[in-house]
Amino acid sequence: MQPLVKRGASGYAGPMIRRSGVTIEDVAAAVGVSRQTVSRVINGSPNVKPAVRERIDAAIEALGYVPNLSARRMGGGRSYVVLAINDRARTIENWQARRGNDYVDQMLFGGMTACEAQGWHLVFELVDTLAVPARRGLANALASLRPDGVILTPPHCDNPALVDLLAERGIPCARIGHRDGADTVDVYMDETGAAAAATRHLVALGHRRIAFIAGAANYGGSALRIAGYRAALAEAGIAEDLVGDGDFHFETAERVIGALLSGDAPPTAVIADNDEMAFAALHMASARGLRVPEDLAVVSFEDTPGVRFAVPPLTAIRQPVAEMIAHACNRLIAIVEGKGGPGRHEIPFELVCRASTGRVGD
Amino acid sequence: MQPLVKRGASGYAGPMIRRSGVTIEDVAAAVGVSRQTVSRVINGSPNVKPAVRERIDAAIEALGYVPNLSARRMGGGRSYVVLAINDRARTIENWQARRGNDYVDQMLFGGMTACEAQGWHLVFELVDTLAVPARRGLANALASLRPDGVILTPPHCDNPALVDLLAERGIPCARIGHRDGADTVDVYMDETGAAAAATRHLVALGHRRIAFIAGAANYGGSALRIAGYRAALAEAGIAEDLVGDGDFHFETAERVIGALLSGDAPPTAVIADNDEMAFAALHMASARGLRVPEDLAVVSFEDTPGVRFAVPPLTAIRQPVAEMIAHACNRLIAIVEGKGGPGRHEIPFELVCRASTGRVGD
DNA sequence: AACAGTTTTGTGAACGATCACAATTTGGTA
DNA sequence: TACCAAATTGTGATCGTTCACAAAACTGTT
Repeated sequence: MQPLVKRGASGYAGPMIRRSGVTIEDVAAAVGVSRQTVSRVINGSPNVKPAVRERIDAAIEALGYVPNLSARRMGGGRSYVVLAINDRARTIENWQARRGNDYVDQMLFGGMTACEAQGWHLVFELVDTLAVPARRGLANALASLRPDGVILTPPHCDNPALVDLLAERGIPCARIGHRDGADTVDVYMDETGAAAAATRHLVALGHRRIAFIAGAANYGGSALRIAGYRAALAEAGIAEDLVGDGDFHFETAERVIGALLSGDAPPTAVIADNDEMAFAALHMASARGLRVPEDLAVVSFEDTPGVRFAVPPLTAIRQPVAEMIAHACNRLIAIVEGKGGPGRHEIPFELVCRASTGRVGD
Repeated sequence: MQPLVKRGASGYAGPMIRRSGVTIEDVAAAVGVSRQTVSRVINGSPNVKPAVRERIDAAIEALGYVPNLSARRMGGGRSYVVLAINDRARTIENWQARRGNDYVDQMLFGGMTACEAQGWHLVFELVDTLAVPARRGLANALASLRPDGVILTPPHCDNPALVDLLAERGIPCARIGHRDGADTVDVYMDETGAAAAATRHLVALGHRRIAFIAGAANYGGSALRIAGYRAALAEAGIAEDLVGDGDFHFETAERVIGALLSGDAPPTAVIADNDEMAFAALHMASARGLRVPEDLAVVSFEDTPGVRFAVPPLTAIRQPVAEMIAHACNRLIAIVEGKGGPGRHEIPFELVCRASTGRVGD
């Protein structure tokens, strides 16, 4: 193989180690056109003769040319980077508690797949929660990476300091779990409808005393879900609701569920606001000698991988995180390319029925 | 707020929209030094007068200057990017099977934390498995992103085409789960020792008939674990081993474990090569009316978040994925900075004892 | 055949940093 | 005080691409 050497443009006479691989100039030289014409082909400009375009495409293929992202950025064009912001404190906390983070896995899968399909890249960054450090952290990431679009996940999606900063800089922004859509791309799922669907599923199975274990009073999603749960109860003519206050964690949920089961009229079914609390329901049932689903049916919100292997496997509302992130990436890329703007996008949820509510199988 | 305008260096007279925020020139102008002196401060060059350095640091802080990564790369310096390669087929398969991927979550956490602590960035890319597309995919990613270091995860870590490509380009490379260390940074855990520890734990609890459900015959890790399991059995004077051939999945594992339990001398303990197969053991025990851990003890290899919530919670060998990736990032960054080179690094595993082997609690 | 308008192609400047090298300042010694 | 070496600072070139603008090559119409 021939060594990668190249002469500089200046008077410098010696051989120069080429710092990188094939450049746009190499392609241009191979075809006998200017670099700008090659650039036009790469960027899909319409004003290139078909015959020339073909020869350039062939040369790109033959030489294995791939544009240098940094140079493209420097040239004043796009960065072809979508930046996804996660909360630092929450990420580290989850980690230290060995709680895992299926959300991140789904983000990576959904976002990366969507971005790479269009030749883009997804980069993650951790940013602190509090307003001032958050703004600072995002500003640093923007300065350093110069992304063309930014995805804000909870809780950052509700932080006006970040949304404003992006608006000032003119960087399109997508918010996951936010449902406004005035100035940003808001991608969310129908929390209310999902809770209603879970409730209706239990009603259809004959349950009348259905409890809902909420994750957090101040978490918007929980409130919407409670509303859906209540609406479905009302629909079925069930007057009494049974809402327990949890905190998304196992221990509290165990206590709350235990209290409900010890009450005057214990529930025959429980909807938990996330998987960890649903597992608490299984443990509690086991501790009280209750059979699942015969004595207590359990439905969860989240559907992390482990619920398939619970004894019994859990019926759950699947949060379409990967789909939401993929959609957000696609919308952001479209905006950068001049098609489309801000808006609301509801991604469908899925009620996955498994044995914990009576259906056998899966 | 004053509009971000700037004049070009040429004869162009009109105001120019500044494409980005604060630049190194702004800092230099504010302090009254040249851009190169500011660059020296940013990059920790020793030859800057302390007084000047202080004034520059203050200006950087005051202006909120953060270097533009693309420009740094173009300047001929580093990219400050570590690229982590994952297998595309495996990632998509895991996704479609709704199997989740705690590995990715751990990579992201461990790698990002390590990188950002040193002002670096971690970028993920999916690359196909087969040798030719894999080389091509990596070459594209290298051309596009120009990372300063690359992390190969299984199965790419064992692909010589990729290792060679990186060697040709002079890009330092870390391999996770590989244990050679001659030319690359190899970071792995002691699979043999972990399997031995799991086995000894069961022996200490009085078990003599201990089965090992292997994941895959052609997977290097499984072979090492079987060796550790056998060594620990020999150590305890147990002649007969019980190795079942699984495929890391639930259904096969159920069948294999069922066959072992129906044998002449059924095991009283099972070590599964991953969590999914350990869950199969739990299900099988439940189906046969066996109590865990009294009639059948279960140990798993992997320790994904869900195992804490199994009934009963699973004792498991925790794979230190986050720590391995963090270590890989740190070693790669060190190499780029001229300190250190290739080598082997064993990251300690952990045996997390939970109720599935008899210990109460957790 | 000449013209105007459109399509296609090419050229120099710019992006924001680092590198290589040159110029200047500083400090110690004769 | 003068001089040399070391420490500190500055200048022009460069990386690979796109932008803005100019030039050239095609159209179709008169």
